[in-house]
Amino acid sequence: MPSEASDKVRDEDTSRDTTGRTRRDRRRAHAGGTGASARSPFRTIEPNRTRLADEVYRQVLDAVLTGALEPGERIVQDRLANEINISRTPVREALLHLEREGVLARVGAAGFTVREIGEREVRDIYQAREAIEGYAARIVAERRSAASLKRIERTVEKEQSMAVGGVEEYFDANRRIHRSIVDETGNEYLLRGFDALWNRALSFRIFATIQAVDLGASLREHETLVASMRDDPPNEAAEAMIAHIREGLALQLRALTEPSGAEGTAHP
Amino acid sequence: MPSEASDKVRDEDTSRDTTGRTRRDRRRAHAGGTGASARSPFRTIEPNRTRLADEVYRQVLDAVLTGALEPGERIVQDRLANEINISRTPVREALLHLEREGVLARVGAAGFTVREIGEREVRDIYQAREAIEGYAARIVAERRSAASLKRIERTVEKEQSMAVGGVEEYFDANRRIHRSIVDETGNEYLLRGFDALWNRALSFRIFATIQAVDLGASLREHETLVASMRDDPPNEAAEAMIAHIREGLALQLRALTEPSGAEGTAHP
DNA sequence: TTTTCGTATACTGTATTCAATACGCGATCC
DNA sequence: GGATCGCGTATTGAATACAGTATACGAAAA
Repeated sequence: MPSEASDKVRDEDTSRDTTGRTRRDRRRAHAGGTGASARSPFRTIEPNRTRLADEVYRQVLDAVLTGALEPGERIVQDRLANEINISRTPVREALLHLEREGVLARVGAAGFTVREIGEREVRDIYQAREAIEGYAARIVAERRSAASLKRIERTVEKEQSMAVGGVEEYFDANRRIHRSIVDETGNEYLLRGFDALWNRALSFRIFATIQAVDLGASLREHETLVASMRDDPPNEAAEAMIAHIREGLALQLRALTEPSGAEGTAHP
Repeated sequence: MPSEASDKVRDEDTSRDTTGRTRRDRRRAHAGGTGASARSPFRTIEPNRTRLADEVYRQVLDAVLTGALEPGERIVQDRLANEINISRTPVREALLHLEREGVLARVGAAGFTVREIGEREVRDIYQAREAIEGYAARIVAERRSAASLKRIERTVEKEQSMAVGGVEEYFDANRRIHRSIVDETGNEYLLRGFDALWNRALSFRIFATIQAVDLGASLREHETLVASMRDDPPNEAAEAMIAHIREGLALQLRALTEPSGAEGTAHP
């Protein structure tokens, strides 16, 4: 049951709001052909109810996450509206949402900018992750549902094998793995908290400077994590998760302080 | 150290959430006259940067939290706009916002409604609270900062003495106490998660049916909580917080299932 | 050369208008 | 009498128009 939600990760957060599920469910019913629609030879037509604002939201968030929009960069409603050939209204709505979620910041009369992120903030984000994901691990360990663990295991396997590409691939894989664990709690609010942190904290941008070598090792650790949830007492599973996240933070901070790669982190 | 950060956070929060202290705070700063303005005989003029949309947001959220707007009740943009004599644009912005935060739900072409909340959701909310507030307690206990503990203690004292009124007073007091603990972590993201749960989950509405007698006892437990953070190992402090929240949940569920008071919970 | 003043401009916030769509309700047909 | 169809209406989404404000830039004065 929870596995359904974890199916599409990135899509999920665009549709994370309550109504979004409607759209996705419709689409899935469309594709999957549930029992209800099997009766009729006609497909339920998708109402193309894509609100423009949602589309803009997704595009801008993607741009920020992939780094196409760098921190500090200015975003002007009018200009953006012209670029994608729509009016300012939906653009404005999307930008305001992103601002409220902490991705963008309003800077006086000069429009919006991509919010910068410093070491302090990175630490805070990771700490918040410890709270949510640590507790999620504990819950899963408490339940000890074979089905849950199996699903998580499968996700780990799949993502590990797929994440052979660059940093972005690793990030997505890592995210999906962690998300699947929170997802298995079946708690929508925990999941929202998770998404809030991973989306709105410009997570990918943080990862940008980490070397791929370390990432592989980090990815492999997830097996240990799952084992802990299956075999250890719940508290230990939580601690294992927390320790895992702390290692990620260390990796992150190292990359942040010593700009080893060609890409410098500092820029005016 | 956390005080400085938490100051800003607190302001930020009040500007966004239920109490609507924004205007009053501004007025107070205005009247108080900070040190910076001591040089000049002129007061820094308040930029009156109050966006209409924010005002609407606050009003609607307040209405939901106090129960003036009941779950299931319809909210129509145009009507609301006329009622407060502004255009639909800021109203729309506010409502969309509340929808994204889970307070309202869009119901097709019939406008918005206040989202219903069932037992399942209550459980999830409390569980999420366990994650965030439990970890916050752990962090505070780990730091063992005398100043932090003192501040929390003072909050507990003050709120306990003030919360002699009805359910609403209790709710605010309880919220402020718990918030002060999360606040002392100095972690903005944890605090946001906290606010998200307490605001957007229609928390007050949940409390509505609990008897005041139980509340007093629950309120007094906070002293134990603080003591645990000061004296016990961090893990135990976390567990104490979790246990405390679980008791709250039990209280809640009892009130939810047996509509003891005159006000029934069930309504079509 | 530096500082101050004024104006033009580049934004956002709000209002208003236009378009599309889902829903209800009444009329009509079996 | 009940079901079905068509239309009016209510309501949102998007576009455009308007207003105000802060910023930047240049000109004038010291």
